Amino acid sequence: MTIPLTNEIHCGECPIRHRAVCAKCDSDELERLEAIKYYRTYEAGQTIAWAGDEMSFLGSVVRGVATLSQTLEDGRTQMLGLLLPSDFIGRPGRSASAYDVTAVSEVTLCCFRRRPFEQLMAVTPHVAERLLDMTLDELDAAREWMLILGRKTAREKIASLLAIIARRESTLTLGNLKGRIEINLPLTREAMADYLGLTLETVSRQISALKREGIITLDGKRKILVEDFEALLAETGDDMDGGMIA
Amino acid sequence: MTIPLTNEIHCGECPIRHRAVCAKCDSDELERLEAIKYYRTYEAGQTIAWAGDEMSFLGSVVRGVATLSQTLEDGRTQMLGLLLPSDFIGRPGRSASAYDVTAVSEVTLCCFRRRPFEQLMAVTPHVAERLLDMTLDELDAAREWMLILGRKTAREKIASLLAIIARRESTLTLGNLKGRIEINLPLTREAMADYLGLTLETVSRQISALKREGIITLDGKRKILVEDFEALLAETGDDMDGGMIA
DNA sequence: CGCCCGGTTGACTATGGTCAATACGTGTGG
DNA sequence: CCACACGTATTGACCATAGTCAACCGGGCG
Repeated sequence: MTIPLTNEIHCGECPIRHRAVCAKCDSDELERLEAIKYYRTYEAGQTIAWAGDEMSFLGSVVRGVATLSQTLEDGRTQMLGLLLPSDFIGRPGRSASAYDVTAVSEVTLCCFRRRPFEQLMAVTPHVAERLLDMTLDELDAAREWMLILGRKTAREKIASLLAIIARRESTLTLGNLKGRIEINLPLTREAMADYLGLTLETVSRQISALKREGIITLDGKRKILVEDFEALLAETGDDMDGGMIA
Repeated sequence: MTIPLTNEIHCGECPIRHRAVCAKCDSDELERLEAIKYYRTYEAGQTIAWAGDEMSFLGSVVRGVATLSQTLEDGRTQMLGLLLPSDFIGRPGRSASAYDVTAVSEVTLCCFRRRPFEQLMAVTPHVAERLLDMTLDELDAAREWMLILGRKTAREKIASLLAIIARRESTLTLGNLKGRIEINLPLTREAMADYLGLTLETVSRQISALKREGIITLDGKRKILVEDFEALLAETGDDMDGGMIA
């Protein structure tokens, strides 16, 4: 199943040091986190937790991509969130996972056992503060998705997804968001469909349509070139200037 | 516009004392909150904040119902949340409202000016802790809505909305959730449609269908009698037993 | 080589949206 | 008191968007 690793990464050199739940920690606090952390790796496709499962740990994604999703009895599934490096998994104070958590690519987590982490949170306000900020960001993101799911057309949904992924990649890589953009999308058509509340056929058709119209170009199946990012944004249905989130 | 009130409510007698952001405060912390709070009342239909507006305050709903919503340029709007008494408005650390906030009924807010509140939060972990819990609950609720918006049929959406409102009413009034239930729904057909990502016509048709099939009965326009709550739940598409949230 | 997985495309269908007419309740003013 | 307007809700006819079902493509791998 999972492949435990030794703690070969020291927090000081951790790639998500400045973005994860530990971002605001001083060296003292970091030491205490370091003492209770351990790493865990999942293969692509592996389930990290099922909805309703007890989860003995909380943690941060260090590397790779995972998804949060929920499935109706008859198999309809809805993705609820993309977990990228630095995103947090689990809810302090609640041991049952509310959702299915699945590794999309190979994923490495920095895990904290629940009890020690909760105790640590109680005495290190910097962790709780950072977690509040991150949770508020996720809430904004979830609400942005509500608008997409409830009110956007298939084409707008696709354009919005691409724009969101591009934006998240650019904050990770510091690329800029004008003109020509390259998007590495780590999702199958089916995963995109589950994100957008569409079928995979509709996703495929809409991507083909954007391609036909010259708004995007495919490079292989999983890399998308956007000729003009502004043109893509114009397809999202969003207010151009005003308050885009996440 | 707004009708400022004197601070006639003392926190000790506040109806939301044990559920709002101040729930975990000890008497010392409560005193400090008391020192910076003021009340504000909005009439039904009045806008509390527009998306993008600077908001000089944060606060709690004390009385009444408000909505969070977002609107695309062409007028399509999506409700993002219902704000009931004890719910929190605004985001610490960000002065611009991300959403439109509208009073549905007459609403009284317990407001805190932004700066003093943020300073207070930095030194009273109980406020931040409670806010984190509330935010995590809202995040779960938002994700439940994502599933409804993305994957449910019109009929399932209506049934889910009724079930959610019934559940929220029952936690406020301690009614029980079996058999015959009475739901006071404070929303117009259009507001329901904006919640569910439907048109008001579809909402009307689905409600008529549920009525025709004897699952619900209307008493006036705004009161719904559910003959058998289990039968309503069977129409939501949800897993019967497992993990319903919110 | 042939299978499997993921993706694309086509033909047809169904669900929900659009537009429009009608109904109903309430408050206003003649 | 009635007439009227208004906002809200219901219903119908028609239509469009996205879903369903199915065929086919292409690359990677046993």
